[in-house]
Amino acid sequence: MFSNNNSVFSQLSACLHQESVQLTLTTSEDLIEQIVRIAPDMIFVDSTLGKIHHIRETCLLLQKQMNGRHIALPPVLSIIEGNSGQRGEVLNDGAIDCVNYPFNPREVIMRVEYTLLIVAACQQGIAPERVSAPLYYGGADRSKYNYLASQTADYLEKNLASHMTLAQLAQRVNSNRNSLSEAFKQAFGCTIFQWLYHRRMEKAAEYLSRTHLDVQQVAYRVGYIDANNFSTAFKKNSTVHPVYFVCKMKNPDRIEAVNCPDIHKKLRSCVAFS
DNA sequence: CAGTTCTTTAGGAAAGCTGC
DNA sequence: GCAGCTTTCCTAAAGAACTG
Repeated sequence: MFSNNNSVFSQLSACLHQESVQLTLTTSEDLIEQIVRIAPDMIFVDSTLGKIHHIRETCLLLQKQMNGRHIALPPVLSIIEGNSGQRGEVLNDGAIDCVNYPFNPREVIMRVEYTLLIVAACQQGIAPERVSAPLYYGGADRSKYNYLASQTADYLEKNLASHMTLAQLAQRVNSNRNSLSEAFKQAFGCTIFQWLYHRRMEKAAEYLSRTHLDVQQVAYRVGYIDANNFSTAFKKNSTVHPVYFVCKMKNPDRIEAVNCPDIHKKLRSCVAFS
């Protein structure tokens, strides 16, 4: 299933190696080995060689192999050419997400982590909505608009919890409200606040699954003043409430069904055991 | 009964869209 | 790049459900 294009994987490994991330990689073999170890069902497909149809075949095969297990998405992360327009195609074929080539280290980290998170959620029986990670500037086209958008994304990435209006944000990157909004949409295919919302939800899911922070603390860390609103936003994104998500991630045997009628009772008994 | 967490709703602020 | 209208989303508050 994996590409034999070692130069691509070596560069990907190098990107992962550049940042402090749980995956420590030196070669393409390491990359594959470690991803397989962490998420054994995850498939890494290189689509830069034009063999996109492999993803569809991979997904069909995986669905057969799942046989009886509830899994919403075949855990496939695809590598695509930055400006090739393959994104929609590979996502429609069943890939969870894709990494743009040439690689942007931050994008690679973000997308691998996001894919692993989705895999973990699926393995715990939580079936998130089919929402890909926010589009991320791949670094291939340094046009004025893309530069402005990537500069803004970098700033937002470092300040997920900050509260800024579009006008303030535009001022910070030496632009204006309309130009920035337009540039961001052209570069990422979504509005600034849609992008920000998805990044916040991904970060929140990460905090909830990897730390012992409570809902309020997580809400605050990803930029929500009110935990109630955070809970609403989280449910909109992942179909389950934060407490249920934590419960399901940490105590998968405690709850049988996602949409059980007496959810509160089950939730509390579950949390009490965690 | 107090405390916690989630749900629902209304109002207002801010962002998005569109035409110029 | 600006202005005006439309849409979206956040906040705050009240209440429900549940636990200890």
